[in-house]
Amino acid sequence: MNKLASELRSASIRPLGRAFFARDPRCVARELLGKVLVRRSGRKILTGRIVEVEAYLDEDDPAAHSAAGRTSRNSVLFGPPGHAYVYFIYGNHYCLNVSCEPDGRAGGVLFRALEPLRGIEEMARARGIDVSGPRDLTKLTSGPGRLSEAFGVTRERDNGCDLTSRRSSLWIGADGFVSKNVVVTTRIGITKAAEHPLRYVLAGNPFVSGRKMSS
DNA sequence: ATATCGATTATCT
DNA sequence: GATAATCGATATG
Repeated sequence: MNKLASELRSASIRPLGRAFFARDPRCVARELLGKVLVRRSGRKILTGRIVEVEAYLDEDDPAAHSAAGRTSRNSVLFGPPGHAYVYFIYGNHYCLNVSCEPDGRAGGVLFRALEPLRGIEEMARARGIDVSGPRDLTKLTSGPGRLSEAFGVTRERDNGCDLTSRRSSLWIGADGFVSKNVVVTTRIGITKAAEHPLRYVLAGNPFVSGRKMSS
């Protein structure tokens, strides 16, 4: 795999438009599977295929950060679609979401796992993982905190970033990959409204986190 | 293989 | 003062 091939492949990733995100987060979540998250900082480019996401709804979803109304933390969710909502959790981890639905509605999608595509050495460095020996890449980007660390996502750097623009340091695109085997399960790690089927995964993909089937 | 637990802090009650 | 959309380490079957 030479450098030119990588350059050409990244050039063929097309950003998703604003309209893609201006919809019900359940539709956005399902269709985000198979798309590509791109981090560009200077000449370095990281990419990963989205293999696991969760939808958080504007209404009737006590698990959503927007459930109690707009605050300074969650205000991006209430703004225009296609922007990064990044929050800090458990004193340790950042989690990346994209705002959905038109301005004023607070649906969102949480990125839970990626399949690393390009920039694996850089991701491993960011994660503090040795990837020189026998390669187990599953700990690189399988989990919301892990993928954020691998891509250098922080609230300070990325909250509010426009994910629909190729000029952004962080954006989402399509490369022609067609996802198969989409499975819906209950969401992970929440205590409220835990029974709703709002987690979307590419079944069988080794980079999906946690358990893989609905109960 | 699953279970439990500590880390560490922004945010909200 | 309690909790949290998590992770990694350690303990136990």
